[in-house]
Amino acid sequence: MRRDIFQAIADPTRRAILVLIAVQAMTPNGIAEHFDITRQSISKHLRILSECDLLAQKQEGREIFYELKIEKMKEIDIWLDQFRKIIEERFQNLDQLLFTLKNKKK
Amino acid sequence: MRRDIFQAIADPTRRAILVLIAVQAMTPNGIAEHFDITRQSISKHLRILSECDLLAQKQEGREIFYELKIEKMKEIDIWLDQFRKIIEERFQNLDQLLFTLKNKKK
DNA sequence: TATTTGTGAAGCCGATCGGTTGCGCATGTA
DNA sequence: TACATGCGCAACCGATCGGCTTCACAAATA
Repeated sequence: MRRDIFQAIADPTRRAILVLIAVQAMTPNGIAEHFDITRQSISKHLRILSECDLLAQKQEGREIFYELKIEKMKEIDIWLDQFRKIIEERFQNLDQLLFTLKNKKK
Repeated sequence: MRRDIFQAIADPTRRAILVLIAVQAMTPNGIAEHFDITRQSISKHLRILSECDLLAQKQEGREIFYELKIEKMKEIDIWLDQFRKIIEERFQNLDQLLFTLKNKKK
């Protein structure tokens, strides 16, 4: 089963989990308190996020603390870059056009 | 069926379509040439993207040109902002810590 | 030691996904 | 008028999703 970060953030619950554990490491039970679904479902989401290599985990006794590897969010940012680039190019062209029009006017 | 932009970009084919029609408007047939799936599948993807209000379309005779409303990509960018903010805060705190350490040293 | 607590894994289930084929229909063209 | 083309829609299908319940097991606690 091939997973990627875009699939990871497709689910709204998973997005909310990511935001939670971006700030601080949390246990599955701790996370589950914020939602109306079972602890096991949360665990399943954490497993998916782990498979995307988005999580760091640290065991403390019988508790496991999960935290977002926040720098992984850059992958999305990088994907967005192509659109920013296109927007930028259009802006440049528009600028060029305005410049040309202005010169014609004179 | 509730759709959002995060679900829209979850599928790799859909992401590729978005990139294609970000540059210029294209017909379903034109888009389909770039993929190994049927024209109908492409249409299905376009429908999903439309439901997320990501597309502008223009009819020309029997052809329909689809184009990405590129500014809609900002929604993803805005979601990423929360993580940027957290990173920034950590950087500030680190800076503060280094400053404190430096003063103690003196 | 016996019990409680925190966790992951497995199996179930209805809903959805992402592809397919087979239409119907409007628009161009011979 | 007849035919070809471009398109959307509906039905089908196997795979996956995102919940759930049940279980096993290790760690903490009585």
